[in-house]
Amino acid sequence: MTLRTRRNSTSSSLHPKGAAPSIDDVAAHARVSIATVSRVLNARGKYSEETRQRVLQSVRTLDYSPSTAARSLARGRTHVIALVMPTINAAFLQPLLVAVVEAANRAGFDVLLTLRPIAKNHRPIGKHNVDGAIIFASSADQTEVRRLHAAGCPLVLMYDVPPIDLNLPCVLLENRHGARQMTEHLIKLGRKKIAFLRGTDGLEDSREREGGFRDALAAHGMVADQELIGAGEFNSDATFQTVTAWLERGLQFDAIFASDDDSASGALQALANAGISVPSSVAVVGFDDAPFAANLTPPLTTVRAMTGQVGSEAVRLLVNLIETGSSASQVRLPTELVIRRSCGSSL
Amino acid sequence: MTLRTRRNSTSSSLHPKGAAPSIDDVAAHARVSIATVSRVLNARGKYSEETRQRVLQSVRTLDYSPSTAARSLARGRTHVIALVMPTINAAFLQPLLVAVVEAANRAGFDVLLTLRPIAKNHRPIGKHNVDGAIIFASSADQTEVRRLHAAGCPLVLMYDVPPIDLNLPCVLLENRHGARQMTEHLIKLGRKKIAFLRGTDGLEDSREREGGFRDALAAHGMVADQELIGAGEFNSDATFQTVTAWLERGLQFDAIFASDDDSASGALQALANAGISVPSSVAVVGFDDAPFAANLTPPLTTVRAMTGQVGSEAVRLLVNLIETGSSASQVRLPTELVIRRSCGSSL
DNA sequence: TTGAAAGCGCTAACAC
DNA sequence: GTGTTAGCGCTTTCAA
Repeated sequence: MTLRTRRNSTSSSLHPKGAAPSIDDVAAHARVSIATVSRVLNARGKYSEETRQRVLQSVRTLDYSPSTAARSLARGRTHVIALVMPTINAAFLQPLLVAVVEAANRAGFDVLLTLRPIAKNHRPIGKHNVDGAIIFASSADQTEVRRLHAAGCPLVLMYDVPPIDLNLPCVLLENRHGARQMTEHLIKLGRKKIAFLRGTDGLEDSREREGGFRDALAAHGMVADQELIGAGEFNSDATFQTVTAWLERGLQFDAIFASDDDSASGALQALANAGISVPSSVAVVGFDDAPFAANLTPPLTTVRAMTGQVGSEAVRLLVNLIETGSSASQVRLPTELVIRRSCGSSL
Repeated sequence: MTLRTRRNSTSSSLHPKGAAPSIDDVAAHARVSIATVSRVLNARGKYSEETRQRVLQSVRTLDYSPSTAARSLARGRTHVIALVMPTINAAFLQPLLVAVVEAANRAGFDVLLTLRPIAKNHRPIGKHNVDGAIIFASSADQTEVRRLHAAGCPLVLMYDVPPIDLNLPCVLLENRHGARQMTEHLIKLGRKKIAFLRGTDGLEDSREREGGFRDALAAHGMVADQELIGAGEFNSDATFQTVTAWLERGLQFDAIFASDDDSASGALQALANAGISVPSSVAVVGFDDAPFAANLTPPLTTVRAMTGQVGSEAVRLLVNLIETGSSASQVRLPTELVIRRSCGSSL
């Protein structure tokens, strides 16, 4: 016979302000052991249907919900993944974030949002804190990635390749192909002098998109005019400056391929400012198909990047890694041209 | 004398794949008890400087980081707050989110991101899971808010007032004042027929902004034309439709006040589509000063809402509530006119 | 100033 | 099918 419950369940079941019911309360209320409550709640092991009903009923009446802390401690799993993002306002981050959270929730994981750079994270990402982490390109530095990986924390990269010696799963875009297609579309439309606005230095997306741009030119016997390869930084202010400067210097061009939609919007603005009409004088195209792209004036032709899928794929890879210990090493998501008005039709 | 450590610290300190060091390992390594390690790490109680150094050194060599699960369980606090957001793509959510996470981290809390609606949350927000929650207007329904509150979960609302009988702290904007000022600015500029694009039904922000708009008209002896009060839904597609319909019906107006910047962008597009020039024929203004507002064509005049501050205030209130059990009941953040080009200058 | 030990609320191995 | 119990890795009295 049970000598006594581990906790004074009389006072507990009274719910003295702030004391949430524990598994002991449920057990007492349902007149079973805590082991049985645990079994029912986790659908593990054996129990009679009648017991199940009683337990579930007690759970409902007490409005019991298990302590995740206790659960994590006992199971050695937190069912939380960290999402490490940069502190920037790029428009495509919102859909990405939504996709990650939804996919994670579907897979039974909560998402801890971490922003970098941060002075010092209150609680470092590490084993026993989260079950794994998804890292957005360049939001964590190599040192930290290595540390986490060395500590055995399952990691997945988004929009970036891992250091060659590291073999982390990552999800990427078909940047090169998309950029090449987009450039060829401009060429087909009759544009002869295409300017290019680079992305942020050091990012895989930047490299690959520029690569695709150059591929297309080369394939058509054109060469990139170095003067017309400008700073973009994935950011509208930077491109506004760049394009404005080009205009002031009197450079000639009939199209601008911006590395992302944010930069495209800055270019659009610089052009509008100078009274240059888009697309009749200059075509402008972007990359991503961010939420606002269709709302620009004129609506922006761009390369759709399936941002949401990047997020859900990352979650899939990570969950796989957590659950099975291994995972596909790289997935590349397709891109697709979205033709709107900013590129015009044939000249 | 200690009979034996609770765990085979020999194997532990070898870091057998995946076994993170525990407090026992640190204690063994530093030749002190786990109690002392705990004291040093939490800067609680007494210990000699020499002991402190030894412990800290062991922590470093073992790359130890405490298990949050164990800590939470022992302390009864998780140091995690939930952020409940809607699954929408409003542009101002991004800065809001960043602000919340940064403020929370500064205060020593991690942020669990929860999106609504969600089929069924894997782990319900509730006591012992998070220390409190910040709820974005309308992202959680009243039933859930009441349940959480009844369960003793500290709650703060953003952009919404609590049900009258509930007394939850909330952070709001000076919507009414801001909208009134904006409207008066349009009137001063000589606009006579000002259309209004409503926000989403049922939201406090919608009500208050419309209120401010009407206040201004009334103060100037003007009346709102019911035909020119249209659906906005805080969303560019809706306003695109609304404005397009107005145009097709031949309604006359010389200004549009959109309830937020997203809706303003839809209005801008509808106008551009119809070949109506902004601001010379129709002025367009918005609310929020979302990141893209300055990049629209023409740059959007709007009411700056200090979105980031809403987030950090919400965190401040919540942390206060968690720590002291009570908190200011309502804070209203000021707004400010941002005059750009979409409203034109005097007619 | 330090150590021993009793929880915190669960899960899971083992006994019945 | 159900109960007992030993942890999970911490914090925190209470002794020493």
